[in-house]
Amino acid sequence: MVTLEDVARHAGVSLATASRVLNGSTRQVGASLRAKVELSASELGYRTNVAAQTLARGASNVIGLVVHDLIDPYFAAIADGAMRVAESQGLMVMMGTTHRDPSREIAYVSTLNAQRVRAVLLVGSRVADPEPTRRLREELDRYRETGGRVACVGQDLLGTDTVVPDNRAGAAALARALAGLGHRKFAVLAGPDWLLAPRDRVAGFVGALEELGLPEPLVLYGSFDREGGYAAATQATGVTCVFAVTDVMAVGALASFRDRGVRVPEDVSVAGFDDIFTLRDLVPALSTVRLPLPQMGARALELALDATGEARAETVAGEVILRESTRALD
Amino acid sequence: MVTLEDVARHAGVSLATASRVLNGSTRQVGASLRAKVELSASELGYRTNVAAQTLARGASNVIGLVVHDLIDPYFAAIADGAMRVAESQGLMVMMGTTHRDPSREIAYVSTLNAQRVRAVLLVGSRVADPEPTRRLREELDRYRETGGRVACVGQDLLGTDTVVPDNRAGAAALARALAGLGHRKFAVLAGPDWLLAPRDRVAGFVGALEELGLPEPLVLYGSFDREGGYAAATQATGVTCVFAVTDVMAVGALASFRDRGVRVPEDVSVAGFDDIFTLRDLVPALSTVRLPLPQMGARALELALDATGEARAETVAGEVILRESTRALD
DNA sequence: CTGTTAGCGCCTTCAA
DNA sequence: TTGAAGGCGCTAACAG
Repeated sequence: MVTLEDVARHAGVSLATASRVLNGSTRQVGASLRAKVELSASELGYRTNVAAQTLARGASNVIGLVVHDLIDPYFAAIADGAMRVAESQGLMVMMGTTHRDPSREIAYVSTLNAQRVRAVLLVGSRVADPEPTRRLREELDRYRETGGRVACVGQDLLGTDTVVPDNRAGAAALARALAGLGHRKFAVLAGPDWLLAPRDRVAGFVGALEELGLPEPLVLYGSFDREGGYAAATQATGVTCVFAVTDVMAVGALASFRDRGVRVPEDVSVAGFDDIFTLRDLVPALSTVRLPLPQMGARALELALDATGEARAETVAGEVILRESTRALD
Repeated sequence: MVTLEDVARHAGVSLATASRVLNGSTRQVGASLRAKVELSASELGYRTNVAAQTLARGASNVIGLVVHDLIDPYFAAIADGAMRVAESQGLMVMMGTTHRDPSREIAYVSTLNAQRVRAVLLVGSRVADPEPTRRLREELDRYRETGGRVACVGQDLLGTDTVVPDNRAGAAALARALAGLGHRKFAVLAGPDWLLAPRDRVAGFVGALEELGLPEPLVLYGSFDREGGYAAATQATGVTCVFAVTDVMAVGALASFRDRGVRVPEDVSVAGFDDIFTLRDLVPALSTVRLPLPQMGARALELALDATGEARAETVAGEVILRESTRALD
């Protein structure tokens, strides 16, 4: 293993000089020595030992990114946005997937703290249970006490910089749009009650219907994935319109209706939430509430990186997009 | 920042003892001292400094994962498989996305080498141009000289352990299956010619048709994404069946046909390759060649981790799956 | 079982 | 501009 010292010796300069030319110090080094060092480094095949550098500097060039599930296009899109920012800043990304287990999220924060990463990004809905949230917050506090920066995409519950999708308002706007199409009898395919994002979306949707003086929708619970949407949709009878709290669940609902010969939108309208990328290829195209996913990930990392004193929460509005899966009632 | 020394002092033991209890040594420590150390560590909020640990041990607990594009379900699925293995082994994952730029791939290997990661996984098609491949190989050699482990998912061109999807055979089998449906006039939506995976798939498909004594297909080139498939499909006229070299391109082709009022499979049959997860929700369901994506990622990491002397190449067969997007000709 | 003591490779004052 | 030297926090002999 070639070390800086080897390079310095080979080039006939001091360790300090070699360090200055190879590892971006602001200090100046004479042209001839600089050339010597660079030549030696390349001849010897020197590669910086980042661990040593991190130890000596007390700061790393890595950020941590924790998402629920990489396969889910929602998280992939957000992660992609964040990674582009990281790349542009010369930062490496350490990624963890929790598969929606809050304790894994806490464990990752602890590990990333041990890695002394520059910043941690937590992407995904918080949970309703205050206990894991409290423990996560403790872990984050410990990290921040020693200079760690944190940002979230989701609910603003951790005292960190947060990019907050406006789930309530988005769902409410969608409800009004669907009501505007003439729908009166709705079903809501809700995610698990212990996740906050689906809760907010349900609340926003139900609240808006109430304000409009429409009957309460049928609320059906299911897991927060395609299968959950599929299962819940089988019970969505006697309604003209179904709102699934995520596109992924809506996709499951579409499959369910398809398998049972229920036509969308002729027999029932369906809408989702998020506007994940893969949606454009569904038939019928799915109505949804569009969230600027990559930008949200990018913005969250920017917030984390540009440290200010107090935590900022930036709300992101969702835009209702009506496509073919919803139709106006006669 | 709390260090091991702080903990040791607080617990009234030596640095070595504290290290032994907190950072998984095989050495034994008496129960009472062990308890003291653990208590002190938790009271003080101690977090291992992984950089220091890595430096002292000369080995890290991180692996590198380099993919072309996270948004692409193909890579997301493979990455997911690899990450599950990493998690199960207590390894963190440092991830990089190249967006199909070979030079970025080389740069990532260099960076991951500097990070002294335990292993590097390179996922994605190699390129036809031997020059970047040679440079990448050089960079990999440098990494391996100092104990780095490497594995690839793709073509076996780098002298590493490799999980090789059998693109030729899979495409050939698909060609035979489609010919068995009565098709004679084919178009192939080929990816860019400089990527090897699409090349092999085209070659396998064309070769099989030739063996069957069928006319040469119309080969249309396009970019290796949805848009490429869309664009190429607009020129696929006068054929009864279209083979897109990836599902993602096939999805683009479906969109193209849909937009132009060409019915699938009534007017034209369409097939893809990979069997990405999102395929199940397309209408019509897409015929394809199934690859066990997550298992491929998982297996590649296993290969990299369990170091043997020589490089192994494991071929993965694709399974032809005929669904609704292809129909038998009368 | 426990403590002492060299490093691991690099950065960064401080002097020259 | 260049060099000398003391850490950064932890591990792993080695000694007791």
